[in-house]
Amino acid sequence: MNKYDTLNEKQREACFCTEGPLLLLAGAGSGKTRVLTHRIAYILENNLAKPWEIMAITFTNKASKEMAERVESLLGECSQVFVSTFHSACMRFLRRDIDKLGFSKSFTIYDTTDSKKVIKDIVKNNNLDKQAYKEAAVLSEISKAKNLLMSPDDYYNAYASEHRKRKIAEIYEQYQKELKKNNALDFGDLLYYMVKLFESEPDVLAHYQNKFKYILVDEYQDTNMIQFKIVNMLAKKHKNLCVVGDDDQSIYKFRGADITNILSFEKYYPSARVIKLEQNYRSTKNILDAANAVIKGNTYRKAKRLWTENPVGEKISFYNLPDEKQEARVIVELVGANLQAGYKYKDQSVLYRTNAQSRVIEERLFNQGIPYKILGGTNFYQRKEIKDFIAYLRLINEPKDDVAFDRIINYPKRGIGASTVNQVKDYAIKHEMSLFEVLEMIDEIDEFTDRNKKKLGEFAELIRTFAEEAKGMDSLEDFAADIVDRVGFYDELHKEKDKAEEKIANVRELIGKFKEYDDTAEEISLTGFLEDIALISDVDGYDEDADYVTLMTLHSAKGLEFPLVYMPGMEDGLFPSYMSINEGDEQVEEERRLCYVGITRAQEKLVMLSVKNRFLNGNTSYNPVSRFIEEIPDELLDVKSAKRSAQSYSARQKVKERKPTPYKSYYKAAKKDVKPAKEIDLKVGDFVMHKKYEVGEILEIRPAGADYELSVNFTSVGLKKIMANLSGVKKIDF
DNA sequence: GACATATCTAAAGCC
DNA sequence: TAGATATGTC
Repeated sequence: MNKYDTLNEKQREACFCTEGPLLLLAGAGSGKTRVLTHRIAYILENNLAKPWEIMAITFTNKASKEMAERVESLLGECSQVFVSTFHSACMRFLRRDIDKLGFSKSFTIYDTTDSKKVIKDIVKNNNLDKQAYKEAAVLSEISKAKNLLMSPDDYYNAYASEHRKRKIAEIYEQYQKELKKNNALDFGDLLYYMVKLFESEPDVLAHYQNKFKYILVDEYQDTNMIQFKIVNMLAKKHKNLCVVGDDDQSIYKFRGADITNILSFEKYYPSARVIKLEQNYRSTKNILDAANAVIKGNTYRKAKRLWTENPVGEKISFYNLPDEKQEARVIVELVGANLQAGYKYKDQSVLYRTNAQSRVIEERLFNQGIPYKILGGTNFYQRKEIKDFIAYLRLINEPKDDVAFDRIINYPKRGIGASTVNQVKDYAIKHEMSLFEVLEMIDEIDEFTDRNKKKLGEFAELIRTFAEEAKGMDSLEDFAADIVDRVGFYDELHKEKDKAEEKIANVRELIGKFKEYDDTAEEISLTGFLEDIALISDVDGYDEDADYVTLMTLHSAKGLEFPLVYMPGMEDGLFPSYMSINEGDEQVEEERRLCYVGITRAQEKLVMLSVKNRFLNGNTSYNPVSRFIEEIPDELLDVKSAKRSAQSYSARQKVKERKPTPYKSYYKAAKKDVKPAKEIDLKVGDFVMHKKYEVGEILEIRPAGADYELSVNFTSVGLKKIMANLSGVKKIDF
């Protein structure tokens, strides 16, 4: 028996069909990763290609790593297959040849925050209305354009009749100029310039075309036009292109994913073979039936029906609860119950539509002392203190990086205020220089006061010294620790009242990552490290061995599986979201696919929850149960009543049951209607809530000048006075 | 002009 | 809730 005997017939067919274009339609849980890895092994074992002549594109770095490992374990040896994401592959190719496009090879990669900053400055400098040209919206237009391979000119011409789009085209143009000046690329540029480079340098393209004899693309349903183009360019010579995907799992339209890439693969490659993998090995029958029932609601899809030989399993539990706190409570109770039943924490995962939903659940898990990990949200590398520190490394690595410069020129505070910085910026714009270049010659510029010259000169000197040291560096950890010391990073964080300890701990953790890098990297370089972290995705932080409950968005969960899945927030308006409902059927279909992805993550048990009143993002919404729940046949659902689950109340929770009015609502209500405070429904005897845990009873309300003074007896801290007026709560003495 | 504090505003999904 | 902006103080 050889390794291929463990595959089913269809899987084997896909595995051995190595020559020519192949479309592999692989339903959820149908073992496509197994097929891909076996296919690579087969190609290698039969000497059809050398390892480095195979390119496999995955969706996340984590998936790349896994695939490489699995190929290695199949072959029992270290292989050098080129497994990478689109973005990392392009980054690596561009590192080699980007000088041909006028960038230098030490280019920086800007993340969304950096990009927004650049756009914001452009909008400001052009005296445009910042409300009409919000950074996020403009950036999304720009990246859409890039994903369609449209230059600023193309974009301008395509939308010449629309005023707003003409303006955006202008911003786009300046944005590209600014990035080039900073020697920086954003995420979209990695792909965009890749195509540009291939187009303008046929030799470079030919090199890769010759090199990669076999190309595999995973999660093909989520590729966009430009990625399709890159794949086509690379596969043009050998045409051994195998794409794997499931149109029902296409969930990234918002970032340009083009579902037609998969739906019309056969049109582009008329000779393409199509193989469908429809047997699911992951989920129980009930779970799969529910998934099939939901996805049936979509019209634009390839006909297929997943089936399984797995047991029927339990019905899908559905809870409709009063509010998000109850929802969190039920989830956490079930986590505990399932732990008793023999499941581990790591077998259980909470998947939600929006990151904001994680907070309540996190609080509850935290309260109950259950180990958990939240993926995404504020990514570790997005935290302010981390970004600030990384900005030092970025500026040291590439002094032209104006965004990094701007972050740290006065952080930690060194007496260089906003107006001085603006002066530097004005000078830089006038003379077309980078900010750091201005500093390099600050002594010769008369406009600056002696004091500022000194301060700015000192900063420039500091960065120069570090850059000098970076050259001969053999430990990034030591280097970073040195920067922290000399810059006084911890001292600065100590001064910040809010979560100073946590921030310092984060920076220490970062230093720990430098150590890790020192230990694992083949060659230690600043560029190398910055490269590694620039393209990290949320799921890259997921560790399936560690025993904790995992919380993440449905988007992040793609490609993962868990014995137990909880899906909170099954409400129309949240999932599917208002936006998608307003935008029409096509958007709702995308949400439906997202729901399908969620359901099919579950192997054994699936719990779905919705609530009647949800307090989210500062206001309460009353949403009906999600249409996706309605689409699941009754016989598959086990509708649980809220009361039954609410057995184990502690005394403290009973207090909470009396529905304390959050201050926030009070504030809102008072402000919206501008009613006299008396008419606001806060009265003596009501319970109010402060922040997360403090619940208290109002003992007295009395006028105090224009304001009101409330005496509140808090359960934990006792009697406190709270000042309130028409515009809300003024002061809380804790 | 730098820094501290008060006030306002807006909120999806991701490499 | 946080981040940006407006206002106040030295």
